[in-house]
Amino acid sequence: MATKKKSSGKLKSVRPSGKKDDNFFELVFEVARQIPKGRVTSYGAIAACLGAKSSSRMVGWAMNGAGRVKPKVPAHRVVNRLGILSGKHHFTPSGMMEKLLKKEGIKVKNDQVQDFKNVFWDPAESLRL
DNA sequence: CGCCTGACGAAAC
DNA sequence: GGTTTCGCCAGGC
Repeated sequence: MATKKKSSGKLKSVRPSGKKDDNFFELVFEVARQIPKGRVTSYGAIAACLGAKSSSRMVGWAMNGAGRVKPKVPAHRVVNRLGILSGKHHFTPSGMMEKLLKKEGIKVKNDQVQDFKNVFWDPAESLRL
């Protein structure tokens, strides 16, 4: 076998529309799906629940595919640790995230979740990992 | 193959 | 207490 490997570029990609065996990504999606209505959680909380609290960024990246996996992942229920809708710019339209949250009973003001700690849902506690 | 970017987080300043 | 930097890992160019 000697140096086979890819010459230039990885043939991995995010696998658009279908297939998603990425363990880490899948875990993030699964946890996100468990978020009860009217509740929100943070990227770091999910990451910590998975044992990768330092990789909170990867959680955000994982959410990048949230809208393309099935069943759909309520990424709008995931905000940053400050309760700010950090990912609203990735939704279409951008205000949909806030709209969905309000519709579920979550108060949002100025792109920020009000009473955040009150609606905060900790996967580590609910899932008891 | 290296550099930069990125939906975070915590620490340093 | 706001701003900046590092860490973390993956992917795009």
